[in-house]
Amino acid sequence: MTLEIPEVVINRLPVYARALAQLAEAGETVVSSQALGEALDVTPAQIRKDLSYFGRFGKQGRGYNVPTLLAKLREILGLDRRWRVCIVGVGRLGQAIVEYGGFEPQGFTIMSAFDSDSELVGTSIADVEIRHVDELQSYLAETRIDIGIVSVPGRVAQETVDELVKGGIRAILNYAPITAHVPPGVSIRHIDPVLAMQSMTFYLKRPAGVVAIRE
Amino acid sequence: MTLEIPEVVINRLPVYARALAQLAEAGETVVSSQALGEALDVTPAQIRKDLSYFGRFGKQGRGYNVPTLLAKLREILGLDRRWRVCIVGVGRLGQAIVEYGGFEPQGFTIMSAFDSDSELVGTSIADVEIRHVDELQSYLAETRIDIGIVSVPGRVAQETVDELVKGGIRAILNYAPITAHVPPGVSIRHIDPVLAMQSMTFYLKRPAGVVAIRE
DNA sequence: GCCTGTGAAGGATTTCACAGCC
DNA sequence: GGCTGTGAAATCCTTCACAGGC
Repeated sequence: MTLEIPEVVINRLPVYARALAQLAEAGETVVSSQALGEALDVTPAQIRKDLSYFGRFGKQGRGYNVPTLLAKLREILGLDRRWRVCIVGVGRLGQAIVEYGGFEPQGFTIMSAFDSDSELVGTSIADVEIRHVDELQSYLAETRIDIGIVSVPGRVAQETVDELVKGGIRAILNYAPITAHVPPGVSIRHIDPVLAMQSMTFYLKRPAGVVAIRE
Repeated sequence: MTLEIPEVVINRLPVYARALAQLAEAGETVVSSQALGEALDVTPAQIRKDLSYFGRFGKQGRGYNVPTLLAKLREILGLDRRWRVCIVGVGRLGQAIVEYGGFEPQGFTIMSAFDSDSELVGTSIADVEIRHVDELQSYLAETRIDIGIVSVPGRVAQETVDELVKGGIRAILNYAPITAHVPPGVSIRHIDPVLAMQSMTFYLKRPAGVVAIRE
């Protein structure tokens, strides 16, 4: 019996893991799908179904053991080890990403940065050395990197993605304002705060609480 | 005949608009759903169906007029005017958001910033004056603000969201690493690059190209 | 001949509801 | 009594396929 796990399910697991980590920190030892669902605005059935793709982690009548379930999720997601990241594009945005300290404590280490501006090459940001993009292939050939972050201007973002893929990278976080393409077997996630805002203005235009209606 | 427009559709419209803007910039005047779909990794039928919720914008045998469709989408999304934004939390992340120049050219003006650190209050970042969060309610009462950005530590993020909602804000962009709750009629979008990475590591664990399988 | 707009079909995801167990 | 795990039902979303118009 072979079943594929829907991508939507995979995308929710980190959200569950984050909430469980917060519960663990607060000293909670058990949680029901009901309680977790309320914290996350998700139905309890959704949580149970999602988890059931991977095994049976709960106890009837009790709920889930927080540290155990968290450890399980971390293992499933591959968060029980460190991942090595490089970033291409160290303009204003790229610098902010490197300086943003949020990746390191979650197991993602920014190993190196690349830019095409030779003024920047040789300097460092937050202890990360900046290299020239021309060296990207040779660098990737000799250094294991798992994930690439793209923060170059949109105009050169697709070719940057292509370079990373060519160098063997199979996971890319794209901050550039384009829909970049990757071949099968490579994951990509797009982060664009402007798009997020633009989908909210649709609802802002309408009176509060009224959902889009058309006659 | 009344029909609701699915939120997934609304979320794709800004992506279409962005691509159309790029086509317009490149001087293209017409585009088919086929061509647009290839650029965006979306099926042509999806694009046509999405647009059909709002009207009939294409010409059979030709496709869509790029500037016209772009203008239509901008109107539908409310991007044909400027929106006023405030940000709460001006730590490292908040500063980067204010200094990031990507919102202004898209019609989003950061009018003001708030923080609880009195060291910061009174100073400015990129011409945006920083005020004390205690003044948030009175400020919102006298100044029209449409969208709030939350970039405070996770621990105080929900209360910050509550404050914004109390002040009448109906659209919130949340950068804090929690799932924040809002009442009906208020939109919220969560941006968390760590979650995006964590969903990719699931696939990294497995051999390239092979999707999750379970016996 | 090409391409849109759209009902209808198909597929995917979510929710229900309950047996089973603590 | 409370809560999980899960088939079945319901809902939601995507894709098909073709009539109609350029």
